[in-house]
Amino acid sequence: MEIQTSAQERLERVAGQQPLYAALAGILTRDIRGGKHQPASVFPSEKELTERYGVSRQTVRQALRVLRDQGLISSHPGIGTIVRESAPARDRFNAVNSTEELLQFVGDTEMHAVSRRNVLVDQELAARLDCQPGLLLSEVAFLRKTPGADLPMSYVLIYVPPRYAAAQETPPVSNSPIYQNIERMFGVRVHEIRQDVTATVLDDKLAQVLQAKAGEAALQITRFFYDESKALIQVSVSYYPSSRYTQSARFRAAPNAA
Amino acid sequence: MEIQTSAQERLERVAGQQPLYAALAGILTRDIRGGKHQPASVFPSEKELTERYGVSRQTVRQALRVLRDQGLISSHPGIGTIVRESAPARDRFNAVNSTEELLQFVGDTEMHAVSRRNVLVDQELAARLDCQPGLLLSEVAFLRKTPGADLPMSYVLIYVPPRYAAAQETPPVSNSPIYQNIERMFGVRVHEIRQDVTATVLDDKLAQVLQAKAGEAALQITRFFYDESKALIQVSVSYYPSSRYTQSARFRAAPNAA
DNA sequence: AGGTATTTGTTCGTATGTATT
DNA sequence: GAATACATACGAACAAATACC
Repeated sequence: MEIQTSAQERLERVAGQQPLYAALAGILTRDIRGGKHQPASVFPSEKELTERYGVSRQTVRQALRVLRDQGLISSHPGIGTIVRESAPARDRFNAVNSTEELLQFVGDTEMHAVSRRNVLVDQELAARLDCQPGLLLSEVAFLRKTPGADLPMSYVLIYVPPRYAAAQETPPVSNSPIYQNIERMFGVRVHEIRQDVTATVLDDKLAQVLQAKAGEAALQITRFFYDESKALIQVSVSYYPSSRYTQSARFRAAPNAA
Repeated sequence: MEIQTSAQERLERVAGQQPLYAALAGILTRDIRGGKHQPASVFPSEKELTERYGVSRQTVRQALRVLRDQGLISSHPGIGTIVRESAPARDRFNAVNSTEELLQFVGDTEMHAVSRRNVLVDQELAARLDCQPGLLLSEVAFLRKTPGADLPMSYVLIYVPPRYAAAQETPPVSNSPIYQNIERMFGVRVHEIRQDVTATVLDDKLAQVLQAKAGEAALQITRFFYDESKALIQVSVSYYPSSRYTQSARFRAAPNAA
């Protein structure tokens, strides 16, 4: 007994030049993040998705692979595809699986400029940035959003020495990382990145900017960019409300073990 | 003008039941790591691999995807497939604290056993551990301390399938990781680890165990240990009060930068 | 226990699009 | 423009794992 699911939803290719599977992945991602599917529940089967969206199974599988790589779902033969989210299924962003993604993944997000100013590093900031007080730095503030999302994923503060300040002159909305601007404009090359991850609680000011609740837990990720001679190129401090972001990484054992 | 490449190499499926693409990925990986292809050189094209090994292009592409995910190659339309690195350097940046460091660091700490019990996985826990509800798991709780320190660094919950439960029988104070016990006692081998990092706020119960203040921010780190066949070996959930721990990682540029 | 249906995994074939040389 | 190489997409089939009766 089959139910005729005549209603084939339209798969509109956003911005014209997106592959089919990417468009589908985007839709499914939004469905999950928008709470249309409960965590630990069974996702529509591949067959169902092929019929609903009128694409081949290959395309569906490639779209699901994107979600799987992002840790949004997990697949099990004979069972199906399981929504793999913890927490309230709201806006939850996912993360970084390789060092390349670490640097690249900003490409999928929009950086909305918030403010820009010069700051004199005081004691407190010096401790946070691991540099000397009295230094003059150029600071820009961004909100990072995934296109289409309501709430920002994170609030980012980027500090660079005054000589690189020109690299911070970005349009109101951009998606190319500042450090790449510096590399391109000044011919330097990022050689080492140090990343410190800690947890913090959002104060009133941060909560307001992020449209989150004060008192909510957040990841604070600080990244230091150095060139070959260990000179500091850039420091970024990001705040990710815990309900919107989980940093995910995979490590593989060396394949040599016999 | 075509060159007849008659010699079709044999694709022997190791251990009988390995998928074709996995066997091919293994061969190609060994070729690269064995130095058969120089870094920055062009890898054989998909068409060539298809003919040489007598498999379809799908299979070749799936094998190449494995290598690409590991950072061994990169693909560019119109150019070809480029060999990136042979040895440990994965791409432009390389995590200094790789698997070994990640796994080693527990060796410098003491694990104080707190409790041990069997848990029936409910909906909420199932989502957090990415397993099916109704499953029976063996849970142990530890406090991790640096020798001589007053306060514990973290509270750790470790879940293993019942068949590995024996590996959780540790002395009250130990410093060998559970997963190593499992490897030694059951002859399995950790092949991949997935690590999810998020922030949380300590509730009363956690704060009491950790001798911290309720409401303090904490890192919540969940690690999934898998063997070669992607079977789950162990899941650990750790809570680190933010005032006692910062996760720090370094990434270095690959020395090859062109 | 056994058999069938469902669901994901793998593999083949084929065609077309896009980027580079 | 033509040739090459990867990317995308469709269709089809069988295998393996699981669920249901």
